[in-house]
Amino acid sequence: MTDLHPTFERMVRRLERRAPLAETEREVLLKLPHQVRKLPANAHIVRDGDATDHCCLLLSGFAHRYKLTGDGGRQIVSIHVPSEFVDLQNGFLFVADHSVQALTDAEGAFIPKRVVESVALAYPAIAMALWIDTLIDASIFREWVVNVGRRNSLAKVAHLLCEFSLRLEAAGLATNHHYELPMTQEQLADAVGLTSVHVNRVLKQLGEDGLISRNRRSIVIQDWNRMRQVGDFNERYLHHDALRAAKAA
Amino acid sequence: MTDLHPTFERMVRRLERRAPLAETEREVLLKLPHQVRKLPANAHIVRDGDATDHCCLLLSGFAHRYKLTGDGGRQIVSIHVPSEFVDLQNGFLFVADHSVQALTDAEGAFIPKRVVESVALAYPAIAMALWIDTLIDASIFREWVVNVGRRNSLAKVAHLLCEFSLRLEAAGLATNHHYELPMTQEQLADAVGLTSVHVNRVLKQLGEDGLISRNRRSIVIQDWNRMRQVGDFNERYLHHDALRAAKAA
DNA sequence: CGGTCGTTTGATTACGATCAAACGAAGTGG
DNA sequence: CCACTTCGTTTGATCGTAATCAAACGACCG
Repeated sequence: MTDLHPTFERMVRRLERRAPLAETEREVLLKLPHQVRKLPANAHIVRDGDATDHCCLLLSGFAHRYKLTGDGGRQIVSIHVPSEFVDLQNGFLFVADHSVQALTDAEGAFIPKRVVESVALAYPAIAMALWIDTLIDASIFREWVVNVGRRNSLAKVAHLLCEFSLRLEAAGLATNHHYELPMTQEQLADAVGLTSVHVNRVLKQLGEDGLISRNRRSIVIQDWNRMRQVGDFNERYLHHDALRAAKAA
Repeated sequence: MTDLHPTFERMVRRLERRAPLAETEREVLLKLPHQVRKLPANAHIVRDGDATDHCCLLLSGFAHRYKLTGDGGRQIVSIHVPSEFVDLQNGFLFVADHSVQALTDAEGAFIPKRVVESVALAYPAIAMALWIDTLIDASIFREWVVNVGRRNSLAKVAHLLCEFSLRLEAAGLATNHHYELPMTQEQLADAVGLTSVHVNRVLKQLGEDGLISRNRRSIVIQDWNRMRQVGDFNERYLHHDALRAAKAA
């Protein structure tokens, strides 16, 4: 449709880390027909209740999934970085059960659902790779259940900051646990199940304890080991090394 | 391996509700080689950190997934009823990132992971059906994030009781919102992120408000509509009618 | 019959919510 | 270029929900 966006290659590399792909399959993925669309901050990619007909690969910027409660509360259930598919989750369930929204200005590659489906049916290895990708999403959801359900406020926020650090690094958007936080404290609050006021106090506390330093949205995790401890963080759930682990077994 | 257990047919019917299967594919699923194993209450089916080599189809009884926090807290992240696969989630990620344990005495059909994988590669429609199955698991995880993150104690417990009612009915184990709760109040607490003491008070409250009646583990939801409201419950996330919705679209 | 596990109730505490207000940065228009 | 608005951050004071601590009770089991 348009020129190949470099993020497509990163996406293929990410999938390959978990499931082996043949050269043909790699080609098929790189040549997926799509339309690139600009997504201003806060634009909705999918809306709860929609019958979606496209899958969106995030090319740049950030996005988040969320659900609303009856009394107007919002819970963010995950964050997405470039090279991730943001609605394989909704894509094959016909009617979206949650919304996906751009956190920052972003770009997405929209691939017709029918194409993804026929590619998955024609190339079982691709199906497997995409399937595993959604399983990893699910693993992150599970960790988030634990985070909002059983950790105190300090641990919740620390855990989220740790997750960001690793995922942004994997996306090439952070080094040395230093990154630009792509969201407001209000959004952080909706991700960890606290209020923005309390998130602010926790961030202050983490700063005073020498675990992080920050100015505006720029975050540096000063003491990764203590931060991991405070946040009860174990990166295994991210499955960044899924294939390597399989080979070792 | 052994005689065909009737739950296999229920499993196939469940998968078909979401993705069409040809007669051959139905046959393949019914004839999956497996070993039936008795699982006494509290037996582990998968343990966090294990490199699993089998997938377990729950034939009878109940199971739950959970993760532990560093300070010994437990968070149950989902419950499973007969005819559900309890570790497709862990199965293709090589190293389990959470544990699955029998809630009650149960039976599981253990299918070698290699077989599931080769069947998925040989029959794309089966792969798609299993994939969708795991996507529905993921949808339930997301709803649980919302439940533990953004609802008050009354809504949390009411929501969980509503989910049970529909899932047990779908499994043929409840009628008219009347069912046997397969877990202790302590386990309920670990599912909704409260303490067992508080869960007890909430159950009492729900009883006093005329929303439920119970003796021992037997639950009757007396007023489904008000219960849905109190629990902020909308069954769409269960995707019990995924295929019908697709046809309507 | 004693023992264990789960349920129930009471008293007190504490963590995070809520309410309220000031401050700071970025953007807009006069 | 400065006044003004808006959005996000920060701080303070008070409140309320659920946690914690403690103990009794009831059911089931060996």
